[in-house]
Amino acid sequence: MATSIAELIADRMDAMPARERRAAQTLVANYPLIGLKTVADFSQQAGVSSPTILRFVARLGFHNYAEFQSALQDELAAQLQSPLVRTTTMVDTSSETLDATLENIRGTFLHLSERQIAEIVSLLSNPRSSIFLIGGRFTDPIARYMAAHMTIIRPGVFHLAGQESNWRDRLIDMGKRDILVVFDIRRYQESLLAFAETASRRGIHIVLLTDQWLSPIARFARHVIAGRTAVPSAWDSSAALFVVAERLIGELTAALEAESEARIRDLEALRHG
Amino acid sequence: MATSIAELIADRMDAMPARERRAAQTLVANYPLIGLKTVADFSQQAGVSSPTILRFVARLGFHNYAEFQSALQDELAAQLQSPLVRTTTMVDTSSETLDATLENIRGTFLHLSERQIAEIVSLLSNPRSSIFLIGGRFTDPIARYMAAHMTIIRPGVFHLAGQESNWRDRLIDMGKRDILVVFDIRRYQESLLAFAETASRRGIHIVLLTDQWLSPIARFARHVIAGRTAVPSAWDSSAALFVVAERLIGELTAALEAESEARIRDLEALRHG
DNA sequence: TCTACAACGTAATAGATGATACGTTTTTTG
DNA sequence: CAAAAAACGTATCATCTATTACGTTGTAGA
Repeated sequence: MATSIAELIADRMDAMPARERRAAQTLVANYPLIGLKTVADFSQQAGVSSPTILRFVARLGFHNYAEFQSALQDELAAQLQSPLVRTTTMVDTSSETLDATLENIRGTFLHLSERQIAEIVSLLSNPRSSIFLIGGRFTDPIARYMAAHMTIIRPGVFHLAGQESNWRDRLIDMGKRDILVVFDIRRYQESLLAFAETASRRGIHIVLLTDQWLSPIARFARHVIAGRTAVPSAWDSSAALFVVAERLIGELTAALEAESEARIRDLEALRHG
Repeated sequence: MATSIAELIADRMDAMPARERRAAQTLVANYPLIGLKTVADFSQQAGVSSPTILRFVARLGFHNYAEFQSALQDELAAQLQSPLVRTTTMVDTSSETLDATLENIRGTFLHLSERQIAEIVSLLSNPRSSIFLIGGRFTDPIARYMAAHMTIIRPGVFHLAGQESNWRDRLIDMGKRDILVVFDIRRYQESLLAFAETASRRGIHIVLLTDQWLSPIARFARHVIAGRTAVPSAWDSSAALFVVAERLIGELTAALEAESEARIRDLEALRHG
């Protein structure tokens, strides 16, 4: 099966009538831009008539010329997506903060082993575990972000919001096989520490996402991921942790693909029903 | 002298009327393929009328739309000439997703003018404006993140949480000089659209952070920032928008440094007092 | 050589496209 | 605050586009 239109053409070129083959050769020679122009342009460039171009396109399996062009555009868009854009000369905008943020993300993943991610995902994908997420002043939104996605792909996901007393009350529902995902960066919050310690004593597995200086919660955590947060700005950057969260979400989604399929369908039905 | 159309746009974007700037924004966010489509497609994607697209093209110095498209094609042809061997046989999806995320962030800022950031920051730093933040299912955490920081450096920052009816009730407090910061990526939420439209009718300035396909809210927004969200994963990535939010927070903090100093001191006192 | 069929181009057409004129709204200026 | 200018969208039109029908030419097989 051909993955690109160019391959498709190469496959069928031999079985084509003479003039259509000429069209094919013209397209390959000026790939793919000539195909994005009008039929008249294409036909003139190839030295054939317009209907021949249309017959050629139809022979490739496209229902009409617009469909053919859309396919070319999609292919082109995919090509333009990646490293090529780097070469395009644009204004520098060499914001140091942005560079630092990108470097933080890259550095965070450099020191993050695949195995650790796999282990955490394995924990999170156990259907018998409930998952509780919580964060600090600035990181709680990331906990929410993670919870919003995880809620969709599996049951038993709870974001611990609101007042601290509410968290404590939820402890009653947590058991040994449950998991607490904590986000905590400096300045570390005492309330989170106390909560994590209590949870830990009840045998709850703690997954900690923190900064490179490690929250004191690391003491009680089964898994610790340290993201880089330092940027030349008044605030620390949580971007690296955010990307880590997205990564975990992605891996978990892949791991639960089979189980979550029906769930997602049901959710859609509920949403529109 | 600009060597590419992208540069040309970046140069003149600041001197453009609002709707034409939105056209520029859309083109730059989907560069360059959207410019190869029809005027109708382009205009619909940008949320403006066809004549606006044509005026935009004329302002760039082209005599007609065809000439503009030819220039884009030439540029694209030159880019495609470069010996880019793109054999996509990489199976390491994990690092691919990370690369895509980094590329998204970089690309987002590449097409984000300093001027636009400055204008938004200027809006957000007006002490007489109240600021309301809201987001969709997955982006609301970013709105919270932004609100958590902004609350510290200035008064009158409100995150609109909870049920939709609650948002509406808050409209009563919003006036012409107030600002609504909306996060909305696909699949765009109708509730957000309706809310933004109502707010817009009340004269509230809307700052929209969306994806490269532009939420329909762009229609009512005074400022639109389009972040790239596409990654090879089951979910879209909001990382670029998150970093944009951090950037806005940082710039706003710098802009309000003088005014916020006392406020921060007071907050610290309250916290420990 | 004759016949049947495929290949191909010409011409006609319905629909889409770029362009423009004009009225309304918004912004700027004095 | 009023007047002028700019911005913007709606409606319209001439043009261009893709598509189809059909007649002509080329070709393979008997």
